[in-house]
Amino acid sequence: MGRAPCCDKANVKKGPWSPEEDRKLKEYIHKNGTGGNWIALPHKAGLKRCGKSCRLRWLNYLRPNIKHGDFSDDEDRIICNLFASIGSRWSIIAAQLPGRTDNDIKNYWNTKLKKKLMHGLQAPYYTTHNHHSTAVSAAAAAVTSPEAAPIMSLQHLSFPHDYSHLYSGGGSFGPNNSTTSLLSAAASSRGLLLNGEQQVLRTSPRLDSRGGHDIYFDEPCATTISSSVVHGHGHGFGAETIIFGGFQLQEDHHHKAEALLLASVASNQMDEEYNFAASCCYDEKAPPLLSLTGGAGGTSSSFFYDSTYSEETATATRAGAQ
DNA sequence: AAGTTACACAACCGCGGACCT
DNA sequence: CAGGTCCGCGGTTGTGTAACT
Repeated sequence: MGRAPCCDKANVKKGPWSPEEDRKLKEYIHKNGTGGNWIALPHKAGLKRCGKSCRLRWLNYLRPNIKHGDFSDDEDRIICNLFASIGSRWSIIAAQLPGRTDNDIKNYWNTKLKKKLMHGLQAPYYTTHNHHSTAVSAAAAAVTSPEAAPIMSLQHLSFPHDYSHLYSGGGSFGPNNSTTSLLSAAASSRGLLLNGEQQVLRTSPRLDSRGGHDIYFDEPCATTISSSVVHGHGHGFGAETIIFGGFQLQEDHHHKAEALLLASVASNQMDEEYNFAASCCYDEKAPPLLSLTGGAGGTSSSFFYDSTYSEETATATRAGAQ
């Protein structure tokens, strides 16, 4: 029944690896590979280590082409965007960053990047007036203070299980099963996928069964929280930084409020193909929550819009939190 | 110079799903 | 199918070291 025990816990060494242990592990794996069995590996390699420990040491440190330290701005951006989309799923994030390990990214996020973002959020991260809300950077929102989170209801969208009901509608997942492709598939199944080859202006299916907003796409344009402005349309963008798009409530001819999805695009990506995926998260009891994920040239950004947000509710929530 | 604190990162722990018998 | 282990993941802890007092 079952398999042999993992290892003799009393007889395994713990703690930092010595250069000699590193050498043994490297040599063994170079000669024989892992053999698909980490439990047996340490004994065969002459190491008094648990198989788990060997696996971790190999994957996080000894494996070829591992990069350590000095994350680039691009890497920062990718980590932020993915964290915003899928939360702390480090292995998936690491899959998008060649040479980086999940452990490395996790440590980097916990020790540096999170603080960096928090620092950047000292200025208000949302603006609003009566019929106009801007989106926030979801990565930044995900690390804001607990009292801020309920204001934007972003916690409902920060983790993948909240999207689970969207995955069932069809569409095809991308080859790496990334969250972006999951979202794209979800959005596609609802006829919401927008890319540079399609008509820019589309009317989406009605997302709020209770007669709420209709949502439609228009030319990427307008507001940002990073003080940059997107101009142009189709394939032509000009922007110096990541543009944080969002949603605008607008009045149409029938005086019905509609949400206009604004676009985002990464810097220096002019004339490159871009694509976005949008999705709506809602249930019977709550107003719709909307998200946008997209980008160009392999980058992506994620944005969220909480239709319940207003200056009044925000003020009330802040007051309640104090 | 010694002690303390903060920080970075390596390593461990525990859990859940996959897999084996 | 049940009961057990294995594997991979994310959260947490431990350790070394730089910065500060």
